[in-house]
Amino acid sequence: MSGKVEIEEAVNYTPLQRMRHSAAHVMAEAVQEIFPDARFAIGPAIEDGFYYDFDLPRALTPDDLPDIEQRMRRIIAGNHPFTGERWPREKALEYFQKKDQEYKVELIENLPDAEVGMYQQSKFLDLCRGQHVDNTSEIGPIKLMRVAGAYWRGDEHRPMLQRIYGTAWFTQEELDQYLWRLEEAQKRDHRKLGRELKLFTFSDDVSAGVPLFYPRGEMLRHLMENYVRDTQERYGYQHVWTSHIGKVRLYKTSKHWYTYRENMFPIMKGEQETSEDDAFILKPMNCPHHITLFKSQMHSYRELPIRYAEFATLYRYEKTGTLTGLARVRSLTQDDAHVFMRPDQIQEEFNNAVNLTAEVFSTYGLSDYYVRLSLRDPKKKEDYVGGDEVWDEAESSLRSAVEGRHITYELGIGEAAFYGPKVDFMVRDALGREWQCATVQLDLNQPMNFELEYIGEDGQPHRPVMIHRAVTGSTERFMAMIIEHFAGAFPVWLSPVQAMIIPIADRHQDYAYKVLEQLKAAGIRAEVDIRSERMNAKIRDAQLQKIPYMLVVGDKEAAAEAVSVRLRTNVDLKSIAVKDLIERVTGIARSKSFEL
RNA sequence: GCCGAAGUAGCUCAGUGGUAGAGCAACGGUUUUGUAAACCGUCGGUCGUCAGUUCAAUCCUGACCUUCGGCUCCA
Repeated sequence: MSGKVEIEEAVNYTPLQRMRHSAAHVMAEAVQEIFPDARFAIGPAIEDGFYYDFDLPRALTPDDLPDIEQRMRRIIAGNHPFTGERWPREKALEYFQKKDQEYKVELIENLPDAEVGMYQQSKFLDLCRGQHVDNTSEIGPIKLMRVAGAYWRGDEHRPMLQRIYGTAWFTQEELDQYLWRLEEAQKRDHRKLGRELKLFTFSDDVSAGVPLFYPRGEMLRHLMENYVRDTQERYGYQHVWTSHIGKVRLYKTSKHWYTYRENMFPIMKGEQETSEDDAFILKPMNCPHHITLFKSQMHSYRELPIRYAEFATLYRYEKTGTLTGLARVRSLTQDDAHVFMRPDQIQEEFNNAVNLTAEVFSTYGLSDYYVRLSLRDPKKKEDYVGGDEVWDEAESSLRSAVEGRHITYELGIGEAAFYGPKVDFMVRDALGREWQCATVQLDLNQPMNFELEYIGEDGQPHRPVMIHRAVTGSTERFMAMIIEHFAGAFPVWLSPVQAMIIPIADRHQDYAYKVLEQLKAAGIRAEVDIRSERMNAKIRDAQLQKIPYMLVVGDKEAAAEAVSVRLRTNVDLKSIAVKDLIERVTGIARSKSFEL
């Protein structure tokens, strides 16, 4: 087997990825033309494009991109072949040391092989494991998208490099289509829709990352929470309430004080509290509180599992740079639950939690998500709390719970928490960013910290195990996803305003209010638009608010006890008797169908 | 937190070293309307905050606040 084949097998790029990766090399050459002293880090193909990380003598601005792009086009048009060869490690090391390319040197130092790949196009020679197009002319239409900071190796303790993101496609049409897709995605950005649909806002005077919900946004959260609440009750959960504050000592017992403190708001210490232990904290999580509830009573093995759920608002001091609309906030409402159980109940409880989550996701019509299953590293068992027996059982239970649902999942060996394996449900937002929503985690550690016990069949105390789980995760983040998923056009059961009654002229207002009363009595969320506007304007506004039903009422409707129904999909249902409409809407809402 | 960009009326945005405009919204009036924007008028901003430079700052400089893009998809 030749060296070249080995390199190619190591990455196995698709033709498109190969082309994009080649574009990254060309971009590096263009940057080198401008900055001869540039130092180069890595430049992989990524989803939708490529990037390259540079260490440059000055900061790039967006204005630099056109210049770099032009140089790239010139290089591409130069018909330069990509040539690869294998160099002995030492030779490559020496070469890059002499050129002061510290990042390349570090990369080589971490490579185990005796030989490394070196690829050249035009005047640019780079360490690379390969897979390029044969010639620069094969690189399709490119566009540089943005500059961004990126830590070397993603480590915040290492130097900050400058990253240029670009995109490349085989044809101009594909590039145009991609750019159009980006624009469309921006239209469903929940931050934009949140303002337009009057759902929520933020204020500098309140705090970054603390959303304020308007009535329509609150209605949406209320409906979402109620749905999860009803569903988890059906799955055997009981709801509890544990307020918003606690003492430092509680978090010392749970150890969060030592491991989680940077995410906690500063403590509140009054004049009476002489010791730090008695100072107050804003609750960043529920587990210590739920554990306290569990521990305050004796428990028999017969009672287990005990499932405590709570819609609690938690406060976490997230770094400012990570705050993003509702997707990452400082005050979040978790649909959190903790299950206290016997070790022999692990499998059943995992199943229960995964089934619950899958049911909720399917009600929302969510299918673009995957599950990450995090297991322990079998080579480092000593890093984890708890014995093999529990871990093996837990891991295989989790795996079969996930596999039984036919969900796409990825395996993260060594990504388990030290206290137990977990599954996370990952969802993408409109702009392609991934967010963790639901999570199910086994915890072998907190029962030890709090010395939890239940009385077994043998009359002796035994240590329970715990599951932490959240279905929608944080209500706020899930709302962000739902807003983007439906582009603000919520199904009837979730729509804050389900119907807008539109009187054609002032003389129809009395009848409009009569209809409103009937709808309200049937539990339909409706409003009357009494503004002195033309019907067309009222329709347009209701349409832009994505209200499912527009009910136009004029002389004909008033005479017939009817409404003229227009759907937000532009469908005109013509005149329908009020009682028939009520039946239709309540039926659709009850079934949580996506129909209108 | 770090790197870059940005912050002008409720929203979308224009603009200048000599203290600012447009459209939509809001408000007042006229209109009483049949399925995506009626017409006329009025109001509205200490140009993110605080300092500094300057005869003069919304514009230049600095700090802070906030927002946006990003911070391993590893040669």
